[in-house]
Amino acid sequence: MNSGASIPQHRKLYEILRRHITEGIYAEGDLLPSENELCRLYGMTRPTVRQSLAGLANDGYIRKHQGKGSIVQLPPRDIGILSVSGTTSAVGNRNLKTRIIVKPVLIQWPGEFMFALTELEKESGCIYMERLRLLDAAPIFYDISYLANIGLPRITARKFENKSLFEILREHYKVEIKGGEQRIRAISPSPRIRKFLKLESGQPVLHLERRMVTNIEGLFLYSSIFCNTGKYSVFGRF
Amino acid sequence: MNSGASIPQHRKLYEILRRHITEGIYAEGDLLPSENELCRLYGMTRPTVRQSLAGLANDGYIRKHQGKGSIVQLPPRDIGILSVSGTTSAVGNRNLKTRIIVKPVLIQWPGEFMFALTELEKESGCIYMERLRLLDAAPIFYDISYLANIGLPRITARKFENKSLFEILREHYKVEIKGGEQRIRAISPSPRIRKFLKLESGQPVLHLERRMVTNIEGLFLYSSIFCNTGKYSVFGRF
DNA sequence: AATAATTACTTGTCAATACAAGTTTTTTTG
DNA sequence: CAAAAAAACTTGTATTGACAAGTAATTATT
Repeated sequence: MNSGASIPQHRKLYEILRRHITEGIYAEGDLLPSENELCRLYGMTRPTVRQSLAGLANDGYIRKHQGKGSIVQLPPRDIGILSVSGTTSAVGNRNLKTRIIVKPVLIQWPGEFMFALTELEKESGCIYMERLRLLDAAPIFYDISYLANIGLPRITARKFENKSLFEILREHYKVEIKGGEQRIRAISPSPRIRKFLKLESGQPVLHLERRMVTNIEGLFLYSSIFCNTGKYSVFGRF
Repeated sequence: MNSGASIPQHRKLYEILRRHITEGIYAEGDLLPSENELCRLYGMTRPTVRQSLAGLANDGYIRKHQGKGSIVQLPPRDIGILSVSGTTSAVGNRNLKTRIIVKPVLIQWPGEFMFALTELEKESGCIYMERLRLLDAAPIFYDISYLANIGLPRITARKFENKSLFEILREHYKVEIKGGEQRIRAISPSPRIRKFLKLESGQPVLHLERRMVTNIEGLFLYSSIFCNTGKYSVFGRF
C-alpha cells in the first residue's frame, strides 16, 4: 500500500527531515521531534522512523542521545566533502553559484587519465563537464568532472545551473558518494585557469585530483579542481 | 537474558564477523552466510542480524545486494592521514627522514592561534617543535607542531630523530589519533620556508593547518605544514 | 539442446509489541 | 526550602510475523 511511488517510507522521511535541517527549519543544536512523535506525525511505526534517523545519524545530520533525543548537527561538508571555510566566518550555501562552462557531453575518456580506469568504464564512455563555482560573485573553483556513463539515462539533458552535480545524482539516480581519494598540490595556474579564476599573476592555485566511490557498483566520479585559496581555504575532515 | 556482559547482541555479531573478515577467514569477494543462516548460527532474529550487517556495510566491510547476499570487501582504511604519492610510484617509509629544526619546548600558546583553544589547553601551556621531513634527501615537508601539555610528562626530553611524533605519542603515552579537520591552501612561501624547502622563486607551496582529535579527552594535536608539491603530491582518503 | 517459466532463496520493507536503559521533570519527603 | 524518590519522558534492544522485490537455480517447454 504505497502512496504514490515505490520509494520506501523510511527514505521519504529521511529526505523530509534532511531537507528541514539543510533549509534551517531545525537549527543546529535543536532537538528533533521524538521518535514516537514522528510516528504519529507521519503515520509510521517506530522501526521505520528509526531507520530514517539511523540514516541521518550516519550521514552526520543528527546525533542521537539515549534518553534525550536526536540533536541536529549541520554537517560541514556542504558541497559533498569539499567545503569552503572563510578566514572569518563559515559560508552557507546561499552565496554559492555555479556557472556551466562546458555542458555535460558524452566523450571518449582522455588518454593518460589521472586515475586508472576499469574496462567497464572505458567501454561506457565518459560524461564530461566544466563548471565555474562562485562565492559571493567571486570565482573560487574551476571544476572539471568526469563520470562513467553507467546507469545515468538522459543526464546530459539535465539542467545543472545552481545545482550541484551531487544533488542531481542523488535525487534523480540515487547515487550517493561513499568516500574517495585525492591528490593535492599547489601549482602555478595555466593562463586559461588564471583567466577563469581572475587571478593576479604569480598567485598560486590549489589543484585537487579526486576519485569518488559511489554506492553504485562500478560507478566512480572523478574531478580535477582548481581552487583560488586567496580568500578562502578548503576545509576537510578525516 | 544477556550471556555474560551488557554488550548488545548485534554488536557482538558485528565484532565476530568483522574479525573474521580482517583475519581472512572470509576473503574479499566471498559471500557471507545469509541472514537466515546467521540467525540460526548465532541464535538471533533477523532484525538483530540485519543491524549487525548494516554496521558492517556502513563501515565498508561488506556490500549488500538484494537477492544475492552480503559480499565481503576489504576496506582500504589508510590511517596514514598524510601520505605522499609520487607521480610514478608510491613511496615507502624507508626513504623518509626527519630533521629537528626546533626541539620540543614548552612555551605559551601564540596569540591568534589558527584554531580555537579550550580553557584547559590555554592553561596547560604549549609544547612546540619544528621539523623538516625529507624524502630521498629532498626536503618535502616543513612541519610546525603544537600540543597541549596535558598528561605528557617529560616529553620535551625525548629524542624525536627519525621517529614520527605520532609514534612517540602512541608508544609512550598511549595517545591515538582518532581523526581531525584541516584547512588547505596554496600559498607563496615566506623566505624562511623557501630556504628550508629549497624552492625556486615563484614556486608555490601547499599549506595545511590541521587539528587532530585523540583518544585522550581534551588533548588535541595541531600542526601547520608547508609542503613542496613539485615532485610529489599529498594523498588522502575521505 | 536452447529457451521460457517456475521455484527457491536472497535481501528489503513494514507492522505491532515488549522491555531495558538513560534523561528530564515532577512529586514526595525530610 | 532542599534533597531524595517517583514518574514521565526519551532512545536502545529484541522478538515475531508478514509480504515485496531481486537473484539464481531448477524444471518444464519448445
